[in-house]
Amino acid sequence: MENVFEQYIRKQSLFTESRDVLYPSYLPDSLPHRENEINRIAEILVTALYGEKPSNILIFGKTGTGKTAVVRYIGRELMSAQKVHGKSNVEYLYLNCDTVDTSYSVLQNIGNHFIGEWDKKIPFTGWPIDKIFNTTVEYVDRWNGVLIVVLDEVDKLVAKSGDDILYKILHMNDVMENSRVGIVGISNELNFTDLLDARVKSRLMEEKIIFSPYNAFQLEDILRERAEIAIRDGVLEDEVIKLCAAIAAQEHGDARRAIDLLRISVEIAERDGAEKVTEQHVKMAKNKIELDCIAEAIKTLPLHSKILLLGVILSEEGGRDNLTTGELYDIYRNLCHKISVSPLTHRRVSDLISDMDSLGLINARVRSFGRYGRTKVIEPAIPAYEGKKIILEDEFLADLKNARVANQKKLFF
DNA sequence: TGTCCACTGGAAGGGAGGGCTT
DNA sequence: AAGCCCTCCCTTCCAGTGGACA
Repeated sequence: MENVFEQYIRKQSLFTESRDVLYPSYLPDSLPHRENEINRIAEILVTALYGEKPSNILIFGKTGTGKTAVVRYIGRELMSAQKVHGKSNVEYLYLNCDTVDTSYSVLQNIGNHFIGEWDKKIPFTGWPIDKIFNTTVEYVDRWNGVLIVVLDEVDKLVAKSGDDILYKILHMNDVMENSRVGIVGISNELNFTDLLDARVKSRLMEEKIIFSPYNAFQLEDILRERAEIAIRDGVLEDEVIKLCAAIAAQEHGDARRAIDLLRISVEIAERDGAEKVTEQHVKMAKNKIELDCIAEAIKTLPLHSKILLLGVILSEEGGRDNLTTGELYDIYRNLCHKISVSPLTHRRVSDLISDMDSLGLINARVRSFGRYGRTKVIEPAIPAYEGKKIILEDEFLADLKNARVANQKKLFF
């Protein structure tokens, strides 16, 4: 009998060897339809090569409009220009505030980037803020150059930790003698500057650049360029790229989404043993992406949020509508009781509900019932069957497999 | 028009878990 | 070991609120 892998090895892949081009993390040599933005930013940052602090820049745009790609692209170009023309030290430090989301960790990352051979490494927690600030200033100043700090998703940082950190980075320039720091902030939210102190705002917004969403034609160009490199000739049916672009354009012109869609369509076709990628594969890919997103979001939820989400789903399965916070809390307490977990307080649960709302797992609208109070009305935003299945994969919750919620206000389990 | 319900969401603070300094 | 400081998760307290109802 032949080896089980033979049948797959024999078959020629639909991808070329450069499949990684179809991952959003890949940074291409050119970014179509972003030439203006690139030139604008380059024009501003070029002063760094002369050893002077460039203006701070704030970049706005929805997800998948190429903000991060452009900024990384500029970083690569800047560093290679510096090797040829640079009259002084230039460093380009990219931080994603999704993970680096406190004043402490931002300063820690900057400081440790310039750590000398004999210096003490700044620990990820433990030091008082002013100490970490002074240490970071010392390291950066000693290095003697122009630092450009890119704060991707800076709106998240500010929402979570306030604008103190931005003030601190700006303030570094007042206390350093040799080095300079410029900020490039990237935000999904246009109105995030409302959260900023007026002084911080004006200094941070010296330059403001808005990335508008790609339209379907632009997405097509992007996809075509990448498909040419990553997918073998003649594999894509004519309409495939158009459809991927159209779907992504509907979802506010998200290029990342378009690229994922194309790659997964080809993967599905390949697994099917098809010779060509068809519209049908794209539709299957669209479903798969949606489900994967949901599954990932649910799996990473904390235990109590999972219980709450299960409560929302069970409630809907039980045929109940207009589920309120108070009712959900009762259901939740019963579920907790069933698996011997002590329930959180009402207040905390209210926050967890809001969190899941912003994750898009549930819809929670504040609604007033007049005399009967004001509360959130909650419904699941995900398919019940799949959602439940994923939640019950958690071993702590296995005992809730048969839990039910009646459509009357009375509960039975 | 005022009342009152069932919350919402801000503020403050506790304490566990991480780390450093002395 | 004791004393700090940090973040994260959570509780406690409470002022504020939209709109049906009397």
